[in-house]
Amino acid sequence: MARTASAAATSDRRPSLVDDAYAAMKEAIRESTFAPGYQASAQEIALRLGMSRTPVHEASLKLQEEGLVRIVPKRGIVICALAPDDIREIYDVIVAIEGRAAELVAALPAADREAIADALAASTADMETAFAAGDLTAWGQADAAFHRVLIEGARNGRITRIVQTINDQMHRARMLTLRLRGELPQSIADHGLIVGAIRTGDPAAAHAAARSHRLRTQRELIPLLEKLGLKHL
Amino acid sequence: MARTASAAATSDRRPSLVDDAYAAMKEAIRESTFAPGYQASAQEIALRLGMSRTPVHEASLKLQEEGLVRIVPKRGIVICALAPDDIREIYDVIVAIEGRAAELVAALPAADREAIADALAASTADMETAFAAGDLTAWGQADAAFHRVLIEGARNGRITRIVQTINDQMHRARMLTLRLRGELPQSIADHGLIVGAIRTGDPAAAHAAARSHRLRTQRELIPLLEKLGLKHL
DNA sequence: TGATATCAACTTCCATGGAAGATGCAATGG
DNA sequence: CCATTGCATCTTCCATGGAAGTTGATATCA
Repeated sequence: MARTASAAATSDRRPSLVDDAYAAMKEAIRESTFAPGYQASAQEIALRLGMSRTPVHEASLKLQEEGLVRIVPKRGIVICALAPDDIREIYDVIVAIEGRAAELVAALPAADREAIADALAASTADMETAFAAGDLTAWGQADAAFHRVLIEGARNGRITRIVQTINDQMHRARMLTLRLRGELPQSIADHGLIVGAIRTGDPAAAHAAARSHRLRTQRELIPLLEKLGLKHL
Repeated sequence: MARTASAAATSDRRPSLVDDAYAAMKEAIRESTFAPGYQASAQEIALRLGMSRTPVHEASLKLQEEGLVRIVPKRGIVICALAPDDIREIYDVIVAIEGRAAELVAALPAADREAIADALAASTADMETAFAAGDLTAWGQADAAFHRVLIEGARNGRITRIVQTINDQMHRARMLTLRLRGELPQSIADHGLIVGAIRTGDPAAAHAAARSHRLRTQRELIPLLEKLGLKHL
C-alpha cells in the first residue's frame, strides 16, 4: 500500500521515534485531541510520548511543512486552524488534481481502467447503501475510498502525495460538514458519471465529470461555512 | 496575504542556521555542485558551512520532504536523481495545476487580470527578443518569469507552493533540455494564446491553452530524454 | 588463489545541557 | 487605582556525546 513520502522514506525499516511522534501528533490533531489554537511545548509532548524533545521537534517540523502546525520561536507549537479561504485554496487544488487523475485513469489500457471502474462502482454502491441507512460515517468512509482509488489509479506518486497532504488538512472540515450538507444524492450521481467515463475510456468526459463534482462541492461548502460564521475550524 | 507555512515561519525573522543550511544545500543541488548520486555526510556539510550537525540534519530533512535528497539511515545523504518517469509525473501535476491557475486568473476582475496579462505579455516579448538574439539563458529566465506570474496570479498559496517544490526538482532538467529543444517558437505562440484568453476573460480558453502548452512540452520532452538514454539526471 | 570471517571506521539517531529570547506576573511608583 | 518596570519562568535553537548499525577492507584459512 502506498504511504506518504515521509512514511515511504522509512517504510522498509522499523519506524523511528520521529515517525512515532509524527503519527501520534497527527492522530491527535485529526481527532481534535489537540484542538485548533491549542498551544503545546515540545517538552510536554515528549514527556507524554516517553521520548526526548529531539524526535518531537523533528516531527513537528514535518507537520509544519504540511501546514498542520506552526512553530512559533520561543513560544511553542500551535495547531493551525482552517479559514474558509483555506478551504477555497484546497478545493482549487483538488479540482485541478483530481480532474487530471480521472483523465489519466480513463486513458489507461482497457483492462486496468475497468478494474478501477469496478472498485469505484463498489464504493459508490457502498455510499448508496450508507445513505439509505442514514449512516453518515459509513457514507464518509465509502466516499473517501472512492476518491482514494481514483487518485491512486493515476499511478503518480506526486499526485498521491499532494492529495494525501491536503486530505490531512481537510479532515476536520469533512467531519464537520458531513452532517450539514444536503446534496449527498447528487454526489452519488456525480460518481456514477465519473465511473462511466472511465469504463468507456473517455478521458475528456472523465476529466469534466471529476472537475464539476469537486467544483460543485466547493460552491456549496464555502457559503455554508461562511453562513455558519466559522472563521476557523 | 497568506503565505505557506514554511515561508511564514522564516519570513518575518532573521534566518536561522537551519534556513542557512537549507538554502546553501538547495543552491548546491540546483547548480550541480552536489551532483545526483553524490553522497555526503551531515558532518562534512556542517564543517563546510561552519555550523554543527543539527541544523544540517534538519535542513536535509526538509530537502528530503521535497524529494531533492534521500537520507539513508546509516549511510548518509544522497542527492536524488530524476528519471524520465519522474518527469512524466511532474508534468502531469503541472498540466493540472497550471491549467487551473490560468482559469482562475482569467476569472479575476477585469482590472486585475489585465494587469497580469500585461506582465505576461512583457515576459513573452522578452522571450521573443532572447530567441531572436539566440540567448538561451535569457529565454529561460523570461519563460520562468511568465510561468511565475501566471501561478502567483491565481492567488493561491498552496498552488504556489506546489509549483515551487516542483520547479526545484525540475531545474536541472530545464537547464539540460533548454538547448536541445527545437520548439521554442511554438512556446511563444502558446504563451500568446494564454495571454489573450486571460485578457478577454475567458476562463475555459485560458484553461485549455495553458493545458495544451504544458502537454505539448511533456510530449516532446520525455521521448527526448529517453532517446538520449538518460536514465537519470 | 579464492572465499570467509572479523574488525575498524564511518554513518545517522537520539538524549541532554547551555544560550538567547519572549511572555506574563508581581512589585513599585505616580 | 492605574501604568510601568523588572524578574522569573518557559520556550525554542543549537552543540555535543553516546549508542546502534552498516560498509568495506584486511587478514586468515582451506
